[in-house]
Amino acid sequence: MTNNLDKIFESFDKKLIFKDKSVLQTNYQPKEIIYRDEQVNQIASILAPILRGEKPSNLFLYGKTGTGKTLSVQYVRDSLLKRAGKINDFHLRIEYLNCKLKKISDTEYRILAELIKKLGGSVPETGLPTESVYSRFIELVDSEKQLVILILDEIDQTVKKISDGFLYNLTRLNSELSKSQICIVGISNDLTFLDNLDPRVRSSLSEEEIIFPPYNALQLREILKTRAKEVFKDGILSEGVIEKCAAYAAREHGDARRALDLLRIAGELAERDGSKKVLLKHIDESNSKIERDKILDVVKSEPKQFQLVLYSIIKLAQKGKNPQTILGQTGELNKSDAIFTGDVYNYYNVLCSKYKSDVLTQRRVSDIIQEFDMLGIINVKVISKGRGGRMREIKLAVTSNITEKIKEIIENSLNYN
DNA sequence: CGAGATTCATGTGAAGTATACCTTTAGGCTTAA
DNA sequence: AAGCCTAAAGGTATACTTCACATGAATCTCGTA
Repeated sequence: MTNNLDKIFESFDKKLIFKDKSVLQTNYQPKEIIYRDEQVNQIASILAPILRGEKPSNLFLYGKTGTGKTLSVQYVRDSLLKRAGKINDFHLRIEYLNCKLKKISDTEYRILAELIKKLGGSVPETGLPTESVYSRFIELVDSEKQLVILILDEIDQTVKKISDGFLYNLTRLNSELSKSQICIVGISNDLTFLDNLDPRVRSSLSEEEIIFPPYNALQLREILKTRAKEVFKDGILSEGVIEKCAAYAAREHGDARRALDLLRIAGELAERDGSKKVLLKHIDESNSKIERDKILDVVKSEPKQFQLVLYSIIKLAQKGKNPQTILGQTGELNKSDAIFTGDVYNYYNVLCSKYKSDVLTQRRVSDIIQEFDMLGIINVKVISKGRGGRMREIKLAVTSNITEKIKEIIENSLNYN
């Protein structure tokens, strides 16, 4: 036993595969950003006035995930902060906030709370009127003479959940400030995001816009190569590994983060295998592992009622392929694979009594189903069956082996309670 | 046969409720002069 | 008398419920050819 463990640790000790894994981690800041010179320069020149103590234009960046938006902004941010010491009497703060993080993104209140926390203040989790959270925020910013740049990553997520009133408030925050000024840098993955915005918000939020085009396979390959040089020992990557990573990622609209994750996980898998090289098959495994982990994380952090609903959907989806009675509930079966809201709700009710859980109303379940759609775990289409009524047609949006994993997780967490 | 009315089962919006948590205020207790 | 702690009062956000109305195509109705 001990012997066995020793062997495992030993193989990790020797660093057979990795030289410096941190280079592939998502928060790693490379020394230079290739293929993004233009954008970086633009950002820098737009934000540069801040060094003279003037408020720069609000800035809006958009492009698909993993096109280097966050990276570029942070790069500029770092170099700005480095020079910040030379500004007289102005205190410069640049805060980065990713709005997508689950616990933050839900409400306007929580985002503000998070911003305040970043600025060194504190607010209770709940209980305060949103209005007074605003004033606290203003107070905090205005407490000393400073220029604040707020970088809001993935705001599209937020606006989808809340209204764009939040952004409107933010953009006109400056009028409330006497000593300080705020500049907003918005980052969005959704290219159509701006179109759906209130025109007033749009014009003030995106005084300047920069578009980040996706990387193509060639560029991805270069990026991977540069990083791989620092990460892996020589000769560890077998022929074509980089190319394959690049190809996978290029298929996913040129997502560089994806490509790097892919490579890192593949390396870890190889390490775990005790393999001396990273092989092509590791990339494949890596690809499905990433996919799986992403969804599983989401499911895991979902509250109980959500899990029950999802569980119902999964069960029903599987029944569809293999028709048996649905616990004698409806007595009738759907002949097709399609699942409808009513079916889910019925089955959900059964599950609730089985697990002695509270039963939510159909109204609420309807909303929950919609949220799962937004998360991309299921696909939903509202259809009308004429006289047969109107309902959502629900389909699972994940492959069956992930479905099994989800089922496992939910079963576990349900049995615990 | 076809236009318009009907119908079903749920979508969707608004308003209301329960819960958890926050601040403020007032009263009681302790402490120090 | 001043200071501190505690409990009650008053307020809000959030998750959920209730109520009421909106949807939209299959189906029905009925007038017309």
